[in-house]
Amino acid sequence: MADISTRKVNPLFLREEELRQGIELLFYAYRDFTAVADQMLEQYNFGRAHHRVIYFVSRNPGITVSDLLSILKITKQSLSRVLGQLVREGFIDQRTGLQDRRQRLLTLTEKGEALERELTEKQRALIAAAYREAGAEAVEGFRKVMLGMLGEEDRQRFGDDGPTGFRQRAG
Amino acid sequence: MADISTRKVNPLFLREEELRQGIELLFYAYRDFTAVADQMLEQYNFGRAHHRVIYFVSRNPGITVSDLLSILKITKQSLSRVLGQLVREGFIDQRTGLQDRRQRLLTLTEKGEALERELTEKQRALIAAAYREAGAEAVEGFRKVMLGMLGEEDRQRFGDDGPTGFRQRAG
DNA sequence: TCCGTTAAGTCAGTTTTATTGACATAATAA
DNA sequence: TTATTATGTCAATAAAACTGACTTAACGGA
Repeated sequence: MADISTRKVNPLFLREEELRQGIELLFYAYRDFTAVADQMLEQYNFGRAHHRVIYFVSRNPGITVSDLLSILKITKQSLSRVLGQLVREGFIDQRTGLQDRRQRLLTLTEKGEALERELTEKQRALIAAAYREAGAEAVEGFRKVMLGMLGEEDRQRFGDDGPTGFRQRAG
Repeated sequence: MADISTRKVNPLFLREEELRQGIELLFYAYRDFTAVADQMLEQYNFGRAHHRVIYFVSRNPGITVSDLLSILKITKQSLSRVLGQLVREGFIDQRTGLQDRRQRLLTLTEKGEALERELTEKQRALIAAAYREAGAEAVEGFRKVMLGMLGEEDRQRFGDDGPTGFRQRAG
């Protein structure tokens, strides 16, 4: 399985170069990818953190605060600042959980949905253009490689238990 | 070329889902990808910015400050803090340009090279594992899609004028 | 019912990483 | 000579995270 790295024939220069290109592709793509939404966020006086919260609440309606934290991997205090703003300004609703009333289930308001669409629009367009140019086969390869870089935990979210495996719907 | 978006047949649900998965793959992969180096950076009291500077100087020995700025897309003042530290602590050398003596050409010292290898090692391993799992064909697809997301400017760096198109070597 | 644990939130202080704006120096190039 | 460029610096500020300590309310098992 991993014998390649132990071959006598040596892990050639091209392989090293290939890997470095991979590193850089990831850097550049992510940089540009976030940049297209940043412009729009400024108009609302929001930052990337707000975008991520809006995005993942959109993807997982009814998600709990702790599940959101485990996606974002930031502290409760960091989330609090951002989430508090979004709730106060009417982009996100909090409902008390029915089974467990300690939980605050998060959903986007209509206003929040509208902002989410606006924010993700350019990112979708960027990816859509890249997918279209590259073709279906390349897209399959892209997904394979990207999935391979994720930990088991994250990889499961791309399985068959819903978009990210955190969705709750119920409330 | 772009007629797809204007089709009457409507841009189906699956397409939307596919794009959203792309967005998330990029988010998770980048998050994990940076995390593996962050651990090590802490030991040196450095942050991601230091890593990026070390990385791109390593890739482009003799790069000028302004070219480095145009890769990183941060302000001169932000770079200054990080670069100054790296120079003072002996990871990066500055030489005055020969043709243009206003320029400061940046190269890694041996100490800097060592740190670079150490830092990038885990990232390379992560990508290598993903490449190996996914197979050569998938890797080609990955590269196609990622390149498609870059602006023309960045895309050229992956052409045939050296690794990133900024390398200078001379000094 | 009592009690330890969990989910969520808050207060206070700090750190990292970036920003804008203004300005300085030296070298290049028209 | 003079405008421009490459680099660097001072000062103030902002964004987004952090640590640590603590509170409130609800759950759940003994």
